[in-house]
Amino acid sequence: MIDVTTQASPGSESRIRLSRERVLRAAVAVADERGIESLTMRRLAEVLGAEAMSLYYHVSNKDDLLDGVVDLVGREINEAVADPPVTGGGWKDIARRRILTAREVLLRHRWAPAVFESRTAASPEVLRYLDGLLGIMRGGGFSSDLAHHAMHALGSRAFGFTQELFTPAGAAPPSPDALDHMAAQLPNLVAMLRDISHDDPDSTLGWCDDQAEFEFGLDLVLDGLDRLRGTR
Amino acid sequence: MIDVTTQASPGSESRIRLSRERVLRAAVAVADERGIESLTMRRLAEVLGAEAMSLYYHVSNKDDLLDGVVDLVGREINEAVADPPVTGGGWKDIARRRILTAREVLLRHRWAPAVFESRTAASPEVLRYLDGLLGIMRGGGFSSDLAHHAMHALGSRAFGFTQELFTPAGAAPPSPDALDHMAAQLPNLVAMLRDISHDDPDSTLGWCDDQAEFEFGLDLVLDGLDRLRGTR
DNA sequence: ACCTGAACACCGTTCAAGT
DNA sequence: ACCTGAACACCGTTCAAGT
Repeated sequence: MIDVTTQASPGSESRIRLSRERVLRAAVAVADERGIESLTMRRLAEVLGAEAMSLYYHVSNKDDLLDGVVDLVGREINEAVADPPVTGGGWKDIARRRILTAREVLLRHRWAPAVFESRTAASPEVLRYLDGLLGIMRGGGFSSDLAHHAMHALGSRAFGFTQELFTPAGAAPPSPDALDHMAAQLPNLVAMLRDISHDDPDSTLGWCDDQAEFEFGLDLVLDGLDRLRGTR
Repeated sequence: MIDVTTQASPGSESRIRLSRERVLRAAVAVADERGIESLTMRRLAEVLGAEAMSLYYHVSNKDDLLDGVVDLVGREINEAVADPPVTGGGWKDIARRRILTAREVLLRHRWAPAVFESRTAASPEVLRYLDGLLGIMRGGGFSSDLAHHAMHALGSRAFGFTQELFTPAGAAPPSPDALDHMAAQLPNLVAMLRDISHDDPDSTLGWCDDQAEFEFGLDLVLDGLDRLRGTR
């Protein structure tokens, strides 16, 4: 299952040496396969064929482990973004493609956005990614001031994710019966859902297309920034 | 300290009865005063002058507790938003003021955004808030389709918060010396910071104004939506 | 230099028992 | 109906000790 699991068989003499890199890679693998809540020092050690206490020789504590994990994912983003070097198009197209590439990486690590947000220390790889984005804006003629605002306005969207707040991913919309029941307290929400299912009957299964919604919001912000670019 | 702490003095006979409402209010108070990481079942019980196990009669588990806490904060937002009823101005002004009011509430509960994001169940109060926002858009002539996209595009910004990603709140910018050191790896970031501190020397202490940046991003999105309103 | 065992101070939660 | 004590299966982390 986990390729990092290469642990010593019960009776074997030597096991692979630990290292910070190996610990961090195993942590990503554990989070990918069993979810972030399964990423405990004890389980991580188990996967590595070691004792929990051994990890503390390579990371100073769990916070440091998570900092390292974020940096590793940041590196993966930077590699993906550098792979086929982005060329052609204006700043907006370049930024757009870069952000959607970052998104692809984060979709492979669905737990990562929450961990990104929990960190307070700045990951060098993440800074490198943001520096690149800033370079794209500078190339597009942004002033430092506007570029600064732009980074804040993008927020986590710069990495390809936003917090979905009222739609458990892939949820089915309420049934007509349920809608009738909700109509009194949530008239506008119900009216909207009715309209949408009327216009597009197919939407009855998982009516929110996360990718499309992400791109809609991203374009809204990028277009807005592009317009301001001329004026400040 | 905590007004909900009204616990029985050591030898007293009767203590105030617990209730779901009282448990939830105490949970908010604990999170406000000691941080969300201090909100454990055991400590919450202590603050209420009860045993941890007693809480389970009023909430089914910690997840349910947090769901309740989100709903309580949602109620506080709805009350703040309803207080001086919003009148006058176009949909954009009304939505803007409402969102900034929600933001004020969340600034009183700095731990709340993270808890909001961790929840998967839909809080009735949160849904009520979103329904209101939807009503404002409908009043502004939004189609159901555009209103749907708009809610996704706003995301957590609808509640008055966004994830800050590269600025630990209130952090001082790097010193000129530190900038020199970073320049090789992060040229664009360093150039931007130098420009900003040159234009505005005062910015040397905490150069990111969270409120201003929030409003910048909010206006960018609201303006973009307003423009689309005419066309779809 | 690298890894470990035993131990500590915490968690959330169950279950049977008290009033 | 409401609350509790003892107990279980976990956490992250320390410290002194092994190789």
